Amino acid sequence: MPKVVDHEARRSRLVDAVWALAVRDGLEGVSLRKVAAEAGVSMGQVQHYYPSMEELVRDALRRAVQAVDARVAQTIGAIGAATPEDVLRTCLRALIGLDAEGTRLLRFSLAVLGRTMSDPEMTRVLAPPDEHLLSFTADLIAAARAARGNAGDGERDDRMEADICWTLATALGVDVAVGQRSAEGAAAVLDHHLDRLLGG
Amino acid sequence: MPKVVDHEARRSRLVDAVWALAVRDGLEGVSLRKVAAEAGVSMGQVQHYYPSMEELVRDALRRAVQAVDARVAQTIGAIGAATPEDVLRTCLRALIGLDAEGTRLLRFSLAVLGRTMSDPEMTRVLAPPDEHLLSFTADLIAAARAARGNAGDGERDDRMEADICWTLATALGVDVAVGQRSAEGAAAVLDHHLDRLLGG
DNA sequence: CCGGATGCAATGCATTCGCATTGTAAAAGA
DNA sequence: TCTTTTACAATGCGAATGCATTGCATCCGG
Repeated sequence: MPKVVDHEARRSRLVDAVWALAVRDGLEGVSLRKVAAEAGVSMGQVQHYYPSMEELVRDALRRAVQAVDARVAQTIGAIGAATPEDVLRTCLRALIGLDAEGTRLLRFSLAVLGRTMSDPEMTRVLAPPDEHLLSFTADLIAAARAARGNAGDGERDDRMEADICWTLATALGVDVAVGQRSAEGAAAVLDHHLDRLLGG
Repeated sequence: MPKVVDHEARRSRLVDAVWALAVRDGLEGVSLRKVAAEAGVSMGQVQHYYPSMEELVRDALRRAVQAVDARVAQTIGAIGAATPEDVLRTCLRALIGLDAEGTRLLRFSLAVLGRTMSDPEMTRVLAPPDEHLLSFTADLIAAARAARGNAGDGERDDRMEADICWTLATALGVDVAVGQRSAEGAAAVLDHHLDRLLGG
């Protein structure tokens, strides 16, 4: 059998290099040679793990989305016991309060989106909030409204409000990531929306 | 003096070619030679009007944003006399009801944004709604609320709601442009938001 | 201990790129 | 008519790219 190495570590390292290069020079500045140099390995190794440039970028995107999701999930998990409204606010704020690394990942995802909009297989990775998350959020909204003594307008209503919340929060997060909005300003906008949504 | 030609027509034609190529093959597939071929002219002409690739893309972006704005403005101007609520709905819907050409332009703008997020001079073109538009929208919201018999919560409130409206509408428009949302679905979301905003 | 499978390094190759350079045809003043 | 300026057209060049190929070192089952 062959030499035994940590394949996961190798791939992770290469993908890290892709992220760094893409954020620094733009996605156009990512080449096999530069990735190899940035990761401090030979170009042969890059080719060994990723037979083509496309697969390298594809995996880099997969891992970036995954990492962002993990950060959001971690933020949510760290709340513990709290009111539904607190949970809701924290969930949505997670997207606009990303740290430097999270911002890098979001920027990278944006760059890939811009490059491969015509590729349906790629855009599937950048899918909008899934059914599960929307239902979860809708329940939060209903509970938070109830806690404030406001009656909701039904399940369909809550689901659509949840959709609006995530769409807005994502857009605000993107604005922050590209520097067109301050984190504080985005948070204020989000808070305002939630205040009105939950009944003032 | 020299040969007399329609410079504007030349540039417009070249920029059109850039849009077509970028939407078809992605921004990475845009090269001086391909632009020349797509426009049906020689490569020398491209160089004559745009000394570098960067300037070509920059002008293409400028014109794309300008064209999208013009379409929105045209939609707004075509309303004529109507209730403030109608005007408001029409304005915001303009972003998600773009025709095929408008969608192409929006896609192109997205691609450029993804490529040059680190370039502040480029991102300035893709600026969020300006002060004037926000004030105009805030007034519309206040008027529409009044027409429904609801009192607003003050000017600051209206401005922030206007901000939210444009942010949401833009995000929905992007979702539609990249194919992650149907135009009807986006319109329904927007209508729902406006219904709740203006008081139900 | 050894043969084959594996992980990688190095290099070569055809293509494509942006841009510079050079040449030329046309048209408005002189 | 001659000159000068403009608007291209054509070609060339060095650099960079993705990918294929080749060679070698390593390590484990037999």
